Amino acid sequence: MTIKDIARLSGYSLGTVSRVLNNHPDVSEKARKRVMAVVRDLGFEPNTNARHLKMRNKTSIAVLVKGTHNLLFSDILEKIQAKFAAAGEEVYVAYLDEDADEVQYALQLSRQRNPKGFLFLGGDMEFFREGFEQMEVPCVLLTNSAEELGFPNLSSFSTDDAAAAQVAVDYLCSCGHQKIGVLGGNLSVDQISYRRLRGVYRSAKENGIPFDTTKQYEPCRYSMAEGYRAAGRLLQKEPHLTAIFALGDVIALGAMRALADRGLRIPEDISVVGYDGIVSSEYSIPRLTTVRQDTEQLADRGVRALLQGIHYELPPVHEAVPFELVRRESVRSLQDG
Amino acid sequence: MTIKDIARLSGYSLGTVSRVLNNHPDVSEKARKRVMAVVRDLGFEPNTNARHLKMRNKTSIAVLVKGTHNLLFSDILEKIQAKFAAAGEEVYVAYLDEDADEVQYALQLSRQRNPKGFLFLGGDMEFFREGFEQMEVPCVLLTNSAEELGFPNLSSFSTDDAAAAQVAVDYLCSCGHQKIGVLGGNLSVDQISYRRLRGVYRSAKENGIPFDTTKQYEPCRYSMAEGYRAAGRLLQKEPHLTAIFALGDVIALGAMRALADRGLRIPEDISVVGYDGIVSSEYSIPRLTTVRQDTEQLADRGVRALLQGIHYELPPVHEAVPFELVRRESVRSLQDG
DNA sequence: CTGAAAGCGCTTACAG
DNA sequence: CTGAAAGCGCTTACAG
Repeated sequence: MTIKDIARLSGYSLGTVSRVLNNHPDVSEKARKRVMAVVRDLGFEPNTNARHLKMRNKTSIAVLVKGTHNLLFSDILEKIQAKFAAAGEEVYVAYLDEDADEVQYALQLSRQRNPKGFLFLGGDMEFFREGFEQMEVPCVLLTNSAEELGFPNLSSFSTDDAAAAQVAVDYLCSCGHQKIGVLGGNLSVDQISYRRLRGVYRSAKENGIPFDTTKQYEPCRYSMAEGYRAAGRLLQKEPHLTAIFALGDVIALGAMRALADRGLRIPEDISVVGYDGIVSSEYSIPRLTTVRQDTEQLADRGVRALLQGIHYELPPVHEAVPFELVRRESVRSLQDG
Repeated sequence: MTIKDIARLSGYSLGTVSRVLNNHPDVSEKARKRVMAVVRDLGFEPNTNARHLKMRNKTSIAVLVKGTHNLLFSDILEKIQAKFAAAGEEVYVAYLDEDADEVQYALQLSRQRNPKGFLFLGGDMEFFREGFEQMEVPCVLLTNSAEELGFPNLSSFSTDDAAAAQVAVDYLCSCGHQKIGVLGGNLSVDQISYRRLRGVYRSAKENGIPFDTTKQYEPCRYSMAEGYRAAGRLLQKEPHLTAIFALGDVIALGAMRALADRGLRIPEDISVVGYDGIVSSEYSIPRLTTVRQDTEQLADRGVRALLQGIHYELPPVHEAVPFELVRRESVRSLQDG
């Protein structure tokens, strides 16, 4: 069934039917009624392929999620979808591999579906730097700052990673910890782990404790399995740590398991702090002390900025949203030990 | 950039370029080389809209995932995607709300994108019963059995829920537990929880222990938060339980937290068994004893059946894939207590 | 093996 | 306000 059938059945021409379907203003009320009646009767749905082919005009909004298993992102995504739905926007969600080039993917999607805007959930600065220039629609990056890139159509909202990590380590120091190990991702300059580690350095310096990256940092991907293994390696190198700061909650959860397997009690024998504030961190045993990223605000600011960027021509904005240290059970104070 | 540009630049006609792009056999090696060189140089990607519009023939495969936060599904999905990719199939993934009508969604998608097959990750029998009849392409349902529905184009692969639940409770009984509480979902007849509970009944009966649903069953959704609350309610009703069987690992994880908060040690004071075998169950403290659904086989059988259904006309198949009781740390034997 | 041409289902100036 | 017509970018008989 095509628009042609509707035309025939309604007694109007193709053009008029199409105009009704697209809510064009210059259609008589009579035509609109007649056509819609037929459309409803037949349960007609226009063919999106033909539509997109013709209307080189932008339609939906694309959300690109980097990493399928990222619990922080699924939290944010859920909120984003609700917000776009409330704004009556159709959204297309794609999940990419953690290592995939999200910018190339977006570029390709642009050619194919021509979305009117992109929302990136996580991103690799390197890919943005290399390929984003070709991007022509408004975009928003979440959880990473794209400020330094200076693209005119790219806004970003993120947690101040260095500051948040610093607060976490400051807290550990305030509890008397001096030998702190850190578990996190790839340390190349553009990566999130790198920025978080900067905060660790700052805190260590200000609190006058030593921090030797080679010995006290152990890299791993953001998963429980990797956190588990990395914690093992870290402890092998540095058996006398009194605390571990994991740059992601899933890493922390895996690490806690590794500690338990070595007979270490948390927090009695060793303290653990995570990062992100995912739901599971609230239910682990012990409950995980962590730095919570504000997913609600991230989602809210991101969606609003994108919508505005689509409707008006606006300069990009780059904002840090607040974070919060959530003190729970996985840290022990050495002072009152 | 379009196929036209490629034609011009390569010196061949539109038709030949298209044939090269689609790997048609009757193209000279020379033409193929020349065209592909230009395509590569320009980084050309054909427009899918035009493509789909023309080839009224079905293209991608659609995977509909019910529930965004279901960890079991994300496990399966990952495997499914790898398998379809290996088979050179393009897949379109959509995440639906836990309560959404996946069948209506599929019907709509059929009109729009005309996929050549659907793979449902989770599904509500009620929706299938009502609307699936209109579905015309081969479909596969995973984790639920659709056998009783008898649709000619719907296969299904699932764990024998009743048998698996029975094994879990049998195990608890073999450890000497007699007062067992159960936490799970909605008990309406079509639901998965209902089938799992049947296994509980069978086990209770065969092992000669009492089981009073009103007192010993507490319903909740499949999330940690709900598992946490439900465990609280259950314990309030029945404080003397020696074991809890949660019909989902996330429920079990939430329940373990609730028990810990009441000062109950697991498994010393109370044992816990989960269901699903998600990754987190391996890293919890204590590690969760659970019934593992075989995600690898579910994915494998599902993908193969769908591909076969697409390529040949085959009668639907309904299979139970094996499950496995994974004994870990959350259960204590009362015998050697 | 290749080219010229029709047509997929729609939208949108253009003319009236 | 409406219709006739061009055209979006592709694929695929058809003819050679």
